[in-house]
Amino acid sequence: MPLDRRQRRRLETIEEVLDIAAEIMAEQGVAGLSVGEIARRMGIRPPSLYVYFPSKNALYDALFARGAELILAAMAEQRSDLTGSFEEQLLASARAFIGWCIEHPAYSQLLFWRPVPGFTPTAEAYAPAVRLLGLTTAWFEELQSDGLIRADVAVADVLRDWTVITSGVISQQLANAPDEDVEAGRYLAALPGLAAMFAAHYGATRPSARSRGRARHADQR
Amino acid sequence: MPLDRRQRRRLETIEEVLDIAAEIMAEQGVAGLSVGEIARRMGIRPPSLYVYFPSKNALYDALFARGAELILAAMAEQRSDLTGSFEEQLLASARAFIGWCIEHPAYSQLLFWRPVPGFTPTAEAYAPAVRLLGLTTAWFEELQSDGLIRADVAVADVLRDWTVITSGVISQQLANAPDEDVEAGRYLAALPGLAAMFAAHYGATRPSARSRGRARHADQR
DNA sequence: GTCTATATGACGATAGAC
DNA sequence: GTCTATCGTCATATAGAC
Repeated sequence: MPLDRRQRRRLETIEEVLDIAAEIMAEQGVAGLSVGEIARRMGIRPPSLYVYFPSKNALYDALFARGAELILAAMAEQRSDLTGSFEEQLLASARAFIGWCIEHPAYSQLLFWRPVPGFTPTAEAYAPAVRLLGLTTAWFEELQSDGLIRADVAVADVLRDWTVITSGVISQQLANAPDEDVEAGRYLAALPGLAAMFAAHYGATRPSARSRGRARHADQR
Repeated sequence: MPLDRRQRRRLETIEEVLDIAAEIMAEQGVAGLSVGEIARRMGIRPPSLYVYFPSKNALYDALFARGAELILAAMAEQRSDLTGSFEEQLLASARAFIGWCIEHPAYSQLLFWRPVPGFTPTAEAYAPAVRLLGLTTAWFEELQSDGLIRADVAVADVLRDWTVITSGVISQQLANAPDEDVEAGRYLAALPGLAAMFAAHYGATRPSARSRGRARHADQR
């Protein structure tokens, strides 16, 4: 069923509200978002916004969903390009992820910390994040089948440890040097060393017995 | 110069304000702290608090200083007890640190994230955090002198990588499972594996040439 | 010196007129 | 769908009681 003019217009307004809200969050921080400021920048009165969002938390929820979709899209796009050793793939993937977070610090705070008292994302808003976790799990499972990850470790543990490391880089970078860009990022600079350490620990040194014959170049050093 | 009755009474009141403020932060989150709520629980009017703190941010600053002092004290206390291999010392130290953070999530948010728009800690409030970093640096330097850390790596890099890992555990634990205690903490459970990985990468396998003859039991496996 | 009384302007949110 | 009017709460400021 096609959307009529009114529905389309409504969706456009909602997008505009979210654009401006994201802009304010980027300037003032997640908790600095104010309904009045959104209305001011849109040239309308605050109560008019309640036609589109029943509460400020509903607005945060929509922003959470949007951020999760954006990062899911960014990661899904480069997933197919991942080649090379375990270490190379880890590094490329984490660089994309952390790079996005550094470029979108406000979204990152909303997605990965809990800065708004009383706000918890709904299941719908969380869905893209779950899909991203699923994608990453599938990727690690494939790496193990291909013999790039040791066969004697649980994928869930490898994934948990890797997310700890990436979220540590993000957390340190955003908290201690929020104004550094991707090139300057002093904690992002730790990533190659950490990826090497991680690959040395969890990477397989030869194709495993379960390899399906399409293993990429494993780190054989 | 001893404090007279008035000054002592004033300091007691300030301590009471901070106690209650920390209590509210623990219940409502960092951003959920309200001056009015503090006054309500103390049985006074909000403006009275401005005798002790010139602004809400000054209050956050005092809380930041207090949290930093608390964690510095917790870490300094157990530092002298650290013995054993590099891996064992890493694990014991990080467990103490992360355990404190899990038990004091509100202080941790204030100390390690940036949840309050417009608030940046003053240099005085930051001082204990700097001292803690200094303590940890000295500890790592000692470990290197004792031959437990490879002689060919910079202590600053080892320290940066280790803080990335510990802050990753804290970040994941507080964001994804804030209600789990220290025993249940599913991300804290990743710590032994991560410490083993880290020690295998940066730990020395034999006492270095620079050992001062008081090396502890190095991991010789 | 310490607190109260009172006021200001911003906030999130609601009701109802048009 | 947007407005005005309004509510209660918030941080904050000032004046003055005791």
